[in-house]
This record gives sequence, C-alpha cells and structure tokens, in this order.
Amino acid sequence: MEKKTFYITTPIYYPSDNLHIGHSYTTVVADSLARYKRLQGYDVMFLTGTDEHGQKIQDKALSVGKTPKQYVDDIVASIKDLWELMDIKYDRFVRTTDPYHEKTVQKIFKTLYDKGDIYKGFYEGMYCKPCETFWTKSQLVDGKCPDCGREVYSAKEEAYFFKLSNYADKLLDLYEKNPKFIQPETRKNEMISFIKQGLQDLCVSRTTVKWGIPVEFDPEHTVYVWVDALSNYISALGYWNEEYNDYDKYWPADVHLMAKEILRFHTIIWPAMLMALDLPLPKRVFGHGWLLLEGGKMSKSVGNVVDPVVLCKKYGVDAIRYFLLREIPFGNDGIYNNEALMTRINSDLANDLGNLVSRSVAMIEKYFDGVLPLEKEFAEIDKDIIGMCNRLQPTVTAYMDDLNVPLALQEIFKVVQRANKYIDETAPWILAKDESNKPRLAAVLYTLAEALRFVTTLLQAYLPNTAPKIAAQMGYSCDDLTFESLAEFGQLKEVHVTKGEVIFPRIDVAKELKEIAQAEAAKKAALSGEQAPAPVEEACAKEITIDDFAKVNLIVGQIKNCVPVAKSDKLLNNTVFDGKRERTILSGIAQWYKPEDLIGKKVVIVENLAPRKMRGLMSEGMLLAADNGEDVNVIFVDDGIAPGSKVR
RNA sequence: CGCGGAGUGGAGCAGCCUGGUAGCUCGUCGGGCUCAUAACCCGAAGGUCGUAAGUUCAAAUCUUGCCUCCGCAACCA
Repeated sequence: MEKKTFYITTPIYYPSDNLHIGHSYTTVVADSLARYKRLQGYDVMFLTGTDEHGQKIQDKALSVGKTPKQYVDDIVASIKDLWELMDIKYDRFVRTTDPYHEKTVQKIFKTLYDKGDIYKGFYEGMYCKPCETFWTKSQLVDGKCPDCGREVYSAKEEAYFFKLSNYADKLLDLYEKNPKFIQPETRKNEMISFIKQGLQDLCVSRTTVKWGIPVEFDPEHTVYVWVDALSNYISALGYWNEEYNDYDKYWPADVHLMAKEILRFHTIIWPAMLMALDLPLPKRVFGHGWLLLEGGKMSKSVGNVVDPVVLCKKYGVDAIRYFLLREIPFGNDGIYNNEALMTRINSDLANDLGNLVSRSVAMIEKYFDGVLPLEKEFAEIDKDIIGMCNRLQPTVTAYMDDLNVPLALQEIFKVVQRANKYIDETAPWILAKDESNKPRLAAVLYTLAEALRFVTTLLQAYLPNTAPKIAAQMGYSCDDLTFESLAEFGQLKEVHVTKGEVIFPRIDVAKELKEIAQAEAAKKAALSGEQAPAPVEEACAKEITIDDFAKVNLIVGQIKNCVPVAKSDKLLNNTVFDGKRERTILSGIAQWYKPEDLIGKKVVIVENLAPRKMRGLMSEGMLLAADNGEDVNVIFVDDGIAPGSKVR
C-alpha cells in the first residue's frame, strides 16, 4: 500500500551569524508538524537548510579571515548542532552551495531565460564605491552608506530581470481559487493589496556580488537571491539534478512554513517562478508571527538570554519546545520574557503534567506494588474523562491540519488537567483504606494510566524527550503509543509502573530571575563599560567591608563640557574637572540627558576606575547615576562643594 | 494622506468575520485535600472591552473620526 506523503519545509536560513530563538521557533513548529504526520502514518519529507550566498556572507567571511565557504561551513555545523540539540528530526538539509542545487539553479535560470521570463536590463540604485555595494533608498542612513557612512550616488549595472509583472493577475487568480494557499487569512489580504500596488520586475542577477552561483551563459553575472534560494524546495527533491529523485513523490509541497516577513517572497515570487516553469504550486504557505522580546523584536544585541542553546541547556529542550509551540498564538506574534517562560514550564509541565505522572505512579506503587490487577470496577464518574480521551485524537488532528499547534497542545493538556481533577473526585487515598474497594481503586488508577497514555502518545510529536520518559515510568510499550491505539479508551493491557526521576523539576522563578538579572548586568558592564548597575548591589547579595568600599575612590567632579559621541546614540562625551585636571568621561546617558543639561553641573565620579576605550575614545572614570532599567538619573551634587571633594 | 497589525479585569491573550448573559491562562485572596514536584481540586474578588460620535430594540462585535503603541517599506526566523 502506498503511504500518503507529506512535504513540509522551513525557509533556508541565512548563516551570516548563529541562529536565534526565532529560527528555532519556525523549525520546532515544522518538526512537530512533521512528527505528527509521521505518527499518523504519512511518508514525510521535512526539509530545512541554509541560504549561503550573497554579499553579506562574503563580507562577514572576509572580516574574520575566512573564505566564504569555510565561513558558512562553520556556521552550518553549528546550525546542525542546534537542530540536533533541539531534537529537530529533519529528513534532508539543503545548502545552496551544494553542487546539485547549483546545477538546478543554473538550469532554472537558463530555462526562464530561454522562455523569455528572464531578460537582460539595468539595475539602478544607490551605489557606494568604496564598499562596492548597491543599497536601496530605505537602507541608507541619513542618505549615506549604512556601512561606511560615505556618500552614495545613483549608478546602474547590467542585470537580469524576472518578469514578475506578468504574473500579477495569475497570482490574484491563484489566491481566489485556493483560499487556503496563504495562511493565516489576514496575511492574504496584505499580499493582495501588495500586488494591487503594482508588481515590478525582479532583479535576479548581480555583477557586483561574486559569492553566488554564476549564470551559466553569462559568467559575469551571479544569480541573485530569489532564483537561488527559492529553488531549494525542488532542488532538494532532485529536480533537474541527479542527487535525489523524489521530486515526483513529494512535490508539490504540502506546507511551506516561515515567519511572516518572508511570506511575500513565497506567495508572490515563488509561485510566479513555478508558473513560469509550468510546475505545480505548493498547497499552502503559512507565515507565522514573531517571537517578540518584551515589546521589541529579537535582536542580536540582547544576546544570551534568547540564545536557544543557552535556554535548552538551562531549562531542557522539551521545555523550550513546549514554550515555543504553546505560547505563540496561532499566526500572531508572541512575547518572550523569562518570567513567562518559567511560569509556563512550571504550571503546565511541572505542576500539571509532571506531577500527574508522579502522583499516578506513586499511587499505583503504593496501593498495588506497581502492578494493577485485572479486576476493575468502573463507575459513572469515569465517563467524562474517558469521553475526553476518545475525542482527543480527532480534535488534535483537526487543529494540526489547520497548523494551529497552540490549540492542539491546549487540547492535550485539557486531558491532563481533567485527570488531576479526576483524582480529587475519586480520592483514591480514601478508597485505599478499605480492602473491598480494591477493584474500584484499580479502575480509577487504570483510568489515569489510560488517560496518560493518550496524552503521551500525542506528545511524542511535540516533546520527543519527554514522551519516552513518561512511557518508561508508566510502563507503556511502543505498541501502546501508536496513533491507532487512540481509537478507543481501554486498549492498555497491563499496567506496570516504575518510579523514575522527576520529569520536569519546578523552577524557582524568583531565584532564576535574580540570577539572570545579575548575569545580564555583568554582561552589559563587560560589553560596554557603561555604568551598568553594579551586579553585587542589584542582587543584594554579598556584603562588603568598609575596606572594600574604600577601594572605590568617589569624588566630586564638575562637567566643563559635554558633546554627543559620533555614531553612538547612547554615549555622551563629558569633560570633567576633578579638582586637579580635566578628564574625559564617556557616559551612556544620551537617551536621558542633553549636553546642555549637564554642562556646569557637579556630579559624583569614580576617580580610580581603569580607563576604557569606547567608540575610539578613552574614558577615564565614570559618572554615577541611578538606573532602574528604564530611567536613569545622574546623581548631582549641590553647588557648595568644590570639585575634587571626596564622596563617602 | 506609503502598507499593515494592535489597544478587552494586575500580566499575557481569546471573543469581533456571522451584533443579544465578557471567556481562558498566569497572578491575588479564601477554602478543601494529602496520592504527588510547597503540587493538585473548589470558590471569590477584579473589566465604563483606547476614545468620540453614528447605525440598531440591542454594539467588545458594524460604520466614521481621533489618540496611543508596534511592525514592514522589496535578502532579519
């Protein structure tokens, strides 16, 4: 019997840097969908990979003294490590530098050219000569090159273009005939209005970027991002290459999954390309929301806290997977913060699920030495939870087919919560007091074991580490955890439990938050040398002696002059008279103070702080200021005291 | 007038398309239980649904104006 196939992809990621939690989100969602489909019995192809060409990588490699290929090889290795760490079970990993992919891209490019869908023209843009880079107007900073800050001027270069403008009507038609092609719905409207603004032809080659796939018939040109990157979805199946040969089996893709900002390329450029090639179109393109960081977007400067590697090592892979899958609303943005993460882990995973396993195992051990007898007596009160179990799989499957992972998980956890309540309703510890209740007690504990089996079976798709742990404690075999076994309650033959380790230990939220705050403060201080709040104080941790305090030489200084530091939005350059000489003190308070607010004022400075270079300037000391994380108040001293006076 | 999203009890969200008792999770408070990871179960408090006007018997939901926040603006998941 031919199995039904399911082809799902993530975007190919750009390995100019290590990946952050946002990439992990896309990939974990894709992994769960893939695992779920495998569980359902589908023949699944889950593709991910990397998009390795382009100027940025060329530059980045140069800056660290590597060839582009060496550079991406290293990053790709770390990406693969990350996916292994996060239990991402992809079937194939495509790299745009793989020879078979390059071959496919060249053939596609040639074919489109021969058909007239690609033509030669001129690309016009703002060009920075020293950087040899074209920029779009929007990329310019104050009308100048965002990299070097020098003047740019209009220039044009020869380039190939794809006739995207020809496809506007066909695309609109596509959306209309396939209402589920773009998801979620709201994004579809954005795409439609974008097309209606008018599509321009798309630049698909460059002569200035050398790190790319050469255009076969015009080697001065390299293929520019679109044709190169988007083709991965079919090159990885062996389309027009000999590396693989399951294009016929898996194409068209069932789902292209990605974050919302690249949805446009996948719902406009990619289908247009496929139309030009006369190939079938993907069935669904889903643009999920972003994982925002406390109101802002993910950014590298935030660093450690949202590094997926750090998070996984700290809280466990499945906890992070669960958070990502559960916390980000279907198709919308979700907010990351440490507290939300820990609360979610504690309440759902530790308190509800972990504790349920723990108490179930404990009771079966305590009352029946770990093995439930066959004689059981069911009661009316059991029916509710049994019904929930029976309905669980179809409900979860429906949500998964809609790509609504958070609601799918919620549904599974409803059973967990119901089971906890069921324990209270049936009060096994009371039943256990009377020997004659043994069959009833056995039925209650069996019901729990069954409910947990339903839960565990489905959780295999989301928490691949945890499901086996629960199975081990509850004594489930592989046969117990099949999709088919969820057809009806009561298929668990024997129950033989073994107490094991706590599955999800509770996190001490207050303590963790404090530690994170300390680590962050220390990091900030180390990174910028700005007056980050002293970590010791922040944590109210360690007492110091008067001698320790005496090591810090605090004196009054008067700000003689103050100017902003060029190319910095945080720093002010203060010239401070300390009673003996004028010294330069850089301070990260530009967001809160203007130079004129400070000139002439007397402040407290640390006199004996080791000098530190910032933005090319040497800072000799530091201004004291109060900082609550949001607001900063510089500590001013009354006018009556002379510069140089000691503060203690 | 560039495009788009959001404003709902302390926090995060659902509900809005297809008007008619405002719901969920976390937190808070009170109670219960003791099998369990100071957990679990029950109950309560807490909201003029950003704002102004309009449509309607009836508006969180439809229409319009305004305010605030946040993204995108053609290679940042």
